[in-house]
Amino acid sequence: MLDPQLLRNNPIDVKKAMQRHGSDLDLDVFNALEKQRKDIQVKTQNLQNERNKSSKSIGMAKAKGEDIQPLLDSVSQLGDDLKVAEAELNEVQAKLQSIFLSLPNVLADDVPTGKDEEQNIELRKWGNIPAYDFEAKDHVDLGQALNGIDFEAGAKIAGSRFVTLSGPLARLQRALTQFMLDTHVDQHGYKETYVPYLVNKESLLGTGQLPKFEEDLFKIGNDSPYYLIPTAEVPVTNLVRDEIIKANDMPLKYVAHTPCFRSEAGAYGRDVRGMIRQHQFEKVELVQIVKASESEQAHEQLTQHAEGILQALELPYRLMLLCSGDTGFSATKTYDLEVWLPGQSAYREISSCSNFNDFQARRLKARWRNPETGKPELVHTVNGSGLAVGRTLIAVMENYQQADGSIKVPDALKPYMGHVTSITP
RNA sequence: GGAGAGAUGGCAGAGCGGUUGAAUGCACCGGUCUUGAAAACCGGCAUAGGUUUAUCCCUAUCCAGGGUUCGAAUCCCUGUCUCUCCGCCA
Repeated sequence: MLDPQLLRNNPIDVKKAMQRHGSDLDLDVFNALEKQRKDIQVKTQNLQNERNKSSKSIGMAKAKGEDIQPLLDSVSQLGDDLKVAEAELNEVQAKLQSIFLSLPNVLADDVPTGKDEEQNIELRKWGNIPAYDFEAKDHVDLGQALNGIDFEAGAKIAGSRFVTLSGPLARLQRALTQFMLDTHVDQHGYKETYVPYLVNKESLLGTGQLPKFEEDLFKIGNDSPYYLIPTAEVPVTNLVRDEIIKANDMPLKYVAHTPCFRSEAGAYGRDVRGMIRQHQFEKVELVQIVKASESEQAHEQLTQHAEGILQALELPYRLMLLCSGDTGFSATKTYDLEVWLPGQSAYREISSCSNFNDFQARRLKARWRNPETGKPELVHTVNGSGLAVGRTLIAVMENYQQADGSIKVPDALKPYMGHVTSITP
């Protein structure tokens, strides 16, 4: 959520910023609501003040043993007026609140303006694209030949966009997960966390998936529903909801491995082949909770931590700076890591690292106490995939494939694979 | 699933329906003292919103939502969560 003061003081600038982020703000509606809010709020507070004073004087009169009946008569109308005013105020504030919740974050200055992923900017490339003296297969063909990936079974058990893994490929996914967790914990200083995979509405409001993007989520139950997490960002970032963090504990760095569930409602027909886009996938997520002055640096650092995994696995990738149209709702700036997939002869997203500034923190009421002022200040949140495990599995399979259809095990993963060096049919 | 207890400031913990935003202790900040530190003593110390140049002032908030009342941290109802005991269970 944006700072309401920013919106009140610089509505025109905010409107421009919203348009850059693919949203719009109806200033006439907003200004009208704001004026209403002020009028009704002042009126309500005056009535409350009157009631409080009266009640106090009744209390004092009673204590002195005076007759309070005349005082009671004089406030008889007050209660009704106050109720009406409070109801009006609630209504206006609810409308304003829904406007605030629907506005995206203001983008960082260095985010290029653009419509979609075509306008993203490549910042750097790493690794060499492998040259094959045979025709490179994609993970679907490789996996089926190895008898380790079964889309039919996934479809039978659950439906489309589900998959089953078995044997060494299932283990390879687990090895990747372990390797990523160990690296981030042992080398990058993150704290491993285990979190719920079902969350409540408040958590999703906090990180910004709700109220706008409900159709992307799987929902369970009706009266007080649970949602399956679309990313570990939701439960992990919500660790600090309604908390005031001690200065000494900052920054907080969390890593969590979770399954992620996405309805992919808007993705009919996209990536229907293979396990690029599934309703359920594994991901290792990095989350940092930092001071405002440190979030830009943390964002760069976290991105490098994600890159470190790709480098350790020797997978070629490139780093993209997302343009305004491709940057998500809550983010102020996002880097995508795209891994090379020989089966598609294309770079595909394997990690998305974002700085949210105080946007999520304001919704979450996540603060730290600044010893210099003694006051709580909003934290900044930064997160990124480190990495999407399912897609990393694909990338390893396709980049490490051999002419005979076998897959070499990357050196970094051998300790996690019982020192097997190759997966063969 | 059954029975009971509870939820109050950063933490711990008081609080007969009436000048209680809330005692007290700890923590924290400033000061006195000290060669320095500790101790002791003095003072300060919730969050959000409105008004304001600022101070002041006003409003709301004692888990959440309703209700009773002129007035609710305090009484009533509902929900959530925590703890204890019993049962069940990976």
